[in-house]
Amino acid sequence: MASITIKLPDGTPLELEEGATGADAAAAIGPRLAKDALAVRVNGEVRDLARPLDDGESVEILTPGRPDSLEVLRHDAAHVLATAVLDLWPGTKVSIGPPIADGFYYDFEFPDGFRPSEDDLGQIEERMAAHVEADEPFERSESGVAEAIERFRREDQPYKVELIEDLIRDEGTETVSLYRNGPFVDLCRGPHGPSTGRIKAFKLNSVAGAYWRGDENRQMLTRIYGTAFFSKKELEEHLERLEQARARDHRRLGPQLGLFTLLPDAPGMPFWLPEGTVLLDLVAREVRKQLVAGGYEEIKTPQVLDEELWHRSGHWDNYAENMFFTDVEDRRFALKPMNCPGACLVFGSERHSYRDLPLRLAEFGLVSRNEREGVLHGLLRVRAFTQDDAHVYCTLDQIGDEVDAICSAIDQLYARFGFDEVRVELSTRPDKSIGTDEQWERAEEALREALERQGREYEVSPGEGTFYGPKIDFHITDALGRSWQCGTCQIDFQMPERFDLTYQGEDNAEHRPVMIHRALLGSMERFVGILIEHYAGRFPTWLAPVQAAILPVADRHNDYAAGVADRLAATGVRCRVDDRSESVGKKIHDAEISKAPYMLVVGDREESDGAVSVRSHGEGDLGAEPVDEFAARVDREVSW
RNA sequence: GCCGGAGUAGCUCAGCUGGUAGAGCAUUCGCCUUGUAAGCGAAAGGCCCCGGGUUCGAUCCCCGGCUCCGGCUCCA
Repeated sequence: MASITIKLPDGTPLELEEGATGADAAAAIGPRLAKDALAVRVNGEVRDLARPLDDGESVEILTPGRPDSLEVLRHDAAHVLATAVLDLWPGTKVSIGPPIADGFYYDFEFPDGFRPSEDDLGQIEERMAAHVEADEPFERSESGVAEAIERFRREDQPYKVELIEDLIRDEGTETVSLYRNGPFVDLCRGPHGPSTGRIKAFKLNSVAGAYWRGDENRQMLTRIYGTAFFSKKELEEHLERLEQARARDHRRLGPQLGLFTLLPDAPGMPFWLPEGTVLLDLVAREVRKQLVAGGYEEIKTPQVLDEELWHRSGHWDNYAENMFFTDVEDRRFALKPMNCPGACLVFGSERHSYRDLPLRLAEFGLVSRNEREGVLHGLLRVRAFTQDDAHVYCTLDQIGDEVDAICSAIDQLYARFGFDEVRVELSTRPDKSIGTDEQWERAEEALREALERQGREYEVSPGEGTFYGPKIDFHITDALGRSWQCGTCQIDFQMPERFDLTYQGEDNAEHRPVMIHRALLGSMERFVGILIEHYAGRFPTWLAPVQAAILPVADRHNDYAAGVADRLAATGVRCRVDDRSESVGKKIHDAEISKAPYMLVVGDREESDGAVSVRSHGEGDLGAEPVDEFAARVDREVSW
């Protein structure tokens, strides 16, 4: 009998009979593995257990907990979802159902214009549970494309037909794979687990509209989102995480902590409350430290500029639909959606020498963009926000040093806010672009060299640059592991051209400067939104709008409390006295909820000792200490 | 913009497919003068999102609008 030899992940060879499958391999290794096995990775590609292995292949048995096994399980769950939906609403047209980051979805077109709501998820889950209970095997088969099209035509599944037709056209596909589980047969690349019984824990989360192929001109389908895990425990932990994320939601915490509020009177434009304004200012101060260190000068340019300017800058052609316009007497103006044209006007308003370069103009510029209403989201997607923007005018040769400086400013600034994990992405020339090949090459090279010089890891996104130049984007990862794009650094040859910006060179001739657009945090308001969620509203002492809540035990201690507040304020501690006629317990309760880092209880004992009793948010009672000592404690914690 | 859901006191929400409304917190006013996570009592607070329609009668049902929430290329 012929045999084959495969290689296991630890390098050991395993001899199997010819035609042996992944399942056979698992069984040959051990019964426990055979039972746990879900799929198999062959030379890096995940496959069904039932497919035969070939001689010499590297084989890894995928079990729960291994990378990619969860994707297989969730893909299985998506099929079971479709099975359940077809049970309940025969005639439903199915489209696609992939696994995604936190679960899976499946997009359907329900018959007769019916659209299920979230109330219907329960009965779908029940049907799914029945199929899981029945432990139906996933069976793979192959079919010629003509036959497959015929099949899905017969079943009145036009989306599947379209998918196959596209595969034929785009990839020259001749055979497609089909997967059966119970009564349901789906066009599917796979892979799948052995049977539906493996889906031990699943839940349907929500229903939403989604366009067929993401194209808003095409049919709107109904998407059902769900998630699945190998165990009930993992599912519960996942739901717990979602709950935590909800509790951290800046849209909930913002108004609750008195930071900002969102009102229907100005959709997408937050109102900043006193403590939120303090927070914004503290963030701006950190940015300004970087401006000073980096040799930037700060400017302010107008909010509203003549429409003509936007024609000149190219925004009117490329950005008009996102701009707000306003008529004043006979002139048409636009609210600025970006700060760069203003900065260019400043640069162009006087003659410059090569000795001035690099000229670094920073602006905390409030920009207004008419975002489509449906995409507005708290502070994260708004219609008006402040960019910590800057434009550096320099020579081609100076780009490298400037980029280096910008990168290190970003590192320092992010570290200050507790974001140590920074992901860097280099985006190169898109198909549609302006400028010469040489300019692009030099700019991309300058960015690449700067990143290499710093020994940074970075991803390249080919063709994702702006139309005027390549860029580097900086992404941070928050406490819940979510990624946010914040900083950006873009090389621009075009704007100086359009605004005819020049400097006088050493050779006495006029030269064109290069312009670098750069933002460290991006949107100040959005960054504060990210901070709120990152810290769950429990800001570190240096960033807390109120660092110490002073809590008099009884009304007779209010004067002493006010005195303490004055002394602390004089040393720079931000504090607030709670002089209501409430019990200490109540005041502590409220202060804890406001998440102030320190509470200072003052009563008879403290008054006679010139002290405060310190309670820390989180740590509890720390005992009494003199007022100056507490001020020193805060100072120690805040200084850097 | 599109699909689904929601809109009731300042906030969080109850309110039987029809008879013009309730709780907790917050607010104000009393009382209490408090020692490390909610003291007691009272009052005040409502165009039940807006506009139409159905009805003897609409917070509730129907239509339109506004605002908010979840989504809308992670592609067999």
